[in-house]
Amino acid sequence: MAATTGDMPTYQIRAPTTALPQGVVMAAWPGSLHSPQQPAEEATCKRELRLMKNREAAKECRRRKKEYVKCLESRVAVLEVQNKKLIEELETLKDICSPKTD
DNA sequence: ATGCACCCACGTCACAGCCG
DNA sequence: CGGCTGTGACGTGGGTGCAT
Repeated sequence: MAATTGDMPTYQIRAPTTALPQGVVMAAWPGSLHSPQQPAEEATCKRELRLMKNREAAKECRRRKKEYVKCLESRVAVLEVQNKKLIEELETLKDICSPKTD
C-alpha cells in the first residue's frame, strides 16, 4: 500500500533533530510528573502532542519536497539547453564532414 | 451571479525504517 | 522491542479561472 521501500527520494535528508517549532509550547501537565493518575488525560495529551509534531513534520516534508522538485526542474532546464547545444554542434560537424554531393 | 473543474495547502492516518 | 520520525495516501476547504 503506502510507502514502497527501497525507493526513497533524495530530498529526504535527515536533519539534526530540532526542537519543537517556534511558538510550540510543550504542555507540562501534572500527570507527567510521575503520578499515574488521569491515564485518559495523559493519553489525550500524548495524542495531541503527536498530532502537533506530525503536523509540523508534514509541513517540513512538503517544503523539502517542493524544494527538491524545484531543483529537479532547474536541472532539467539546464540539461535541455545543453542538449540543444550538443545537437547543434553535431549538425555543424556533420555539415563539415559530409562530402558535398554536388 | 453561479456552478464547475482544477489547484494548492493543510491535517490526519497508516506504515516503514531508524535508534536507544 | 517500543517509541519516534519521515513520508505516501486520502479527504477537505479555500482560491481562481471559465463557461453559462
